[in-house]
Amino acid sequence: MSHHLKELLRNFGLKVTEARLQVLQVLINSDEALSHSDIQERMDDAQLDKVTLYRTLSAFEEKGLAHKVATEDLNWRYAVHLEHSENGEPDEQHAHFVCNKCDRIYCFPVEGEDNVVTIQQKEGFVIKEQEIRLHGLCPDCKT
Amino acid sequence: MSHHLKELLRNFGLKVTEARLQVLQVLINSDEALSHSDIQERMDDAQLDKVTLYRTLSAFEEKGLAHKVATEDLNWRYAVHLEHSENGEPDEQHAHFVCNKCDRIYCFPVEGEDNVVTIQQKEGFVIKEQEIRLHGLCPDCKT
DNA sequence: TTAAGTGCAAAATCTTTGCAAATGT
DNA sequence: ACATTTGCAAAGATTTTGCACTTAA
Repeated sequence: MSHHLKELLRNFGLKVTEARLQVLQVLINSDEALSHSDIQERMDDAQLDKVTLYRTLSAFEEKGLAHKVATEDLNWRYAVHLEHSENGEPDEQHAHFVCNKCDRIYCFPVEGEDNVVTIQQKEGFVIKEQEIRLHGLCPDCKT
Repeated sequence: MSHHLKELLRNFGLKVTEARLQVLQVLINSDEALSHSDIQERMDDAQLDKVTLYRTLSAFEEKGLAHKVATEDLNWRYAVHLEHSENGEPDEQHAHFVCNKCDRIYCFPVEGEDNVVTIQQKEGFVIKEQEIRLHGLCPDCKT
């Protein structure tokens, strides 16, 4: 399994290092996008220097291993997108659920053409990607 | 017209001050959501202290005169939403266009029920609001 | 061996807080 | 006159940069 992670890093043109393995592990174990501090908290054993974490995350992002989303609390949250492995292209449509209370982000499945929004086209704008953001309460916060 | 602005501030329970009139003027004149620094740039004549600007924007936001959106460059952008004046409730659906190049945000019209996205409901999540984000190139950047 | 990644300290940003002076009602 | 708002300075928080040391290929 650590084997799997190493291969993944190599596939994205990243050198295999301890720091990257650990951060990748944390990201993969999570079903939600994680902020810088979320990740730090989940590495309580082998603490990384925060600068290294910043750089690790940018490296993931540049190579397309992870993507980042800006949240309502003005922090980047990172999530790995393994489906991108093939061509390096991002999906054309994302759906993210943002919890109003705890600010966590979850990726939601968007399946089928029916879900494409038909916004009135505005003259002069080139639309490349649609992102749907759902705001509300996540299971942990809804009670 | 300055008359109009004063009335607007009062309607939202805000004292009328020079700083607020100016910031409101700038926001209203714009068809896109503006960041803190965007606003500063557009007030080159009568410069406000930046702390005052922060506080002015929070005041607008708290009272519901403006709403803020987190952008891909990790800055808040503010826009006035005059339609909200009536009940203070935000719209249930927003559409924002985010330019990939210059990070500007434009509000897009969403008209009619047809445009509501039908995402597969996930167990345990309470969805309160849908926001649609379109990413691409704005007229200024598309060439 | 050699280019890339890491950690520390320090700089640069960005945002918030405290408080005295100024302003609006 | 009194509560709010403003501006300045200074504190906090977050992110980036520089550079010597270490590590992966």
